Amino acid sequence: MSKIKAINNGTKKEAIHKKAAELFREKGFARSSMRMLAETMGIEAASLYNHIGSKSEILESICFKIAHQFTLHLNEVVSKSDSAISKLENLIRFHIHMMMVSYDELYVANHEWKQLEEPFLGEFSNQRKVYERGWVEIIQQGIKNKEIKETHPHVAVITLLSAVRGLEFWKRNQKNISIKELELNMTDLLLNGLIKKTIK
Amino acid sequence: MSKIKAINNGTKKEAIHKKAAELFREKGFARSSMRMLAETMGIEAASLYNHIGSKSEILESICFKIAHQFTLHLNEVVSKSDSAISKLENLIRFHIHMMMVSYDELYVANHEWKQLEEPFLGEFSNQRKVYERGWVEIIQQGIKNKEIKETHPHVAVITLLSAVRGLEFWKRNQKNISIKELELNMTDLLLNGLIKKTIK
DNA sequence: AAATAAAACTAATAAGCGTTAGTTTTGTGT
DNA sequence: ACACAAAACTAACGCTTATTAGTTTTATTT
Repeated sequence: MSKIKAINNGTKKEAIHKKAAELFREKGFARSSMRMLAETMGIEAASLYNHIGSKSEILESICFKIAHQFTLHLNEVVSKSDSAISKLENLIRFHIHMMMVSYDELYVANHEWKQLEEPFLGEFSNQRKVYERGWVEIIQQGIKNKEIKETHPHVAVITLLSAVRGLEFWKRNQKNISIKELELNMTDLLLNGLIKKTIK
Repeated sequence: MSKIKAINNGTKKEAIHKKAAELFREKGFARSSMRMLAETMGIEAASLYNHIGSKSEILESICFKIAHQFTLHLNEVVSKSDSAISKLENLIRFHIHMMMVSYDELYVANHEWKQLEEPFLGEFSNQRKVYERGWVEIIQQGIKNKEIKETHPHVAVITLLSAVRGLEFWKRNQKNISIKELELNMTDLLLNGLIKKTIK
């Protein structure tokens, strides 16, 4: 029956993608072989091809699934009528959230997207640029509204995006710090800075 | 004569390392072949081995040369009797400086160090941890001195270090912004935050 | 001009890669 | 019990990889 087939294919394929994300994060895409991946699934390498198309197809799926989620969330945030600062806070919190629930996939998308082949490389790179531009526009809006200090929007965006990418290390080292604490510390640090303000 | 030989070997070896850093940054270590590297040098792949020991030896040299420079500078900063804030500023500026003068090598060290083999992988990872601990201690000192707000030192360090790593993008995109401007924007952003303070 | 050593070359090796073809096992619906 | 299809298997393919061995060219010193 075709229905059952579809369901089985789907779940098995997803299981492979999940394991692949783990493997790619650990070893890197280029150093992960289909034989390694097969071993973690308990089957032979050739058997993988009953479920997936190719090695690069897996990377494509991982990268674009992540990109899609961030793009969706950005559009949602942009369409709201919040202040620029609360929009940024919303975005930062979403990055933290994603790092919690899709660590492997997000890590792989961040580190291995350069190994995509055309036309996927160009498409992904473009989506990234569009995403960054969304952040830039929010900051520009915030500067206009006098919420945000006069600063170079691009530098600010790069700084913020890079900072949230650093959450990888937190996950890696498994520090004894809760998510709530992490969110509070990081957003405060980025929005208010490190220096202690003397109360006037 | 042995003297001339040493000099020639040295410079040629360095030239190979330089080209390798460029190639590894562009393509990634795993996707860079010795044949590609040889082609950029205008010789055959096998001829490289008259000057270098192995492919991984090149990666090791690049990574540890960078790590050594950061470690040296940290020790220098720590031994000074400046305030915690100016120590941090000093460190941040050094990262910016390094990104300018050793872009390829720094990029490779940041992105490809995981492809080192033991025992180099462990050694590098350890040096990284020691470096991070240095930052943490400065921040702890700053909190004690009431220079820095009460915050989780590890989160702060991760945020700062990740942010300066984001300078890669600046170099990559070659935005029309000067180094001076960049340094000012970024240090201000990290130390004072994004939010405009109302003057009381 | 002869000697010497550095550095290039050609050719080959063994290992690992992603992937395909063809075949057999496994499990479910009739 | 039979049929059918999903999903495993074995075996092999062509290709690329880093690296080595052995040889020849190039350039410098005596």
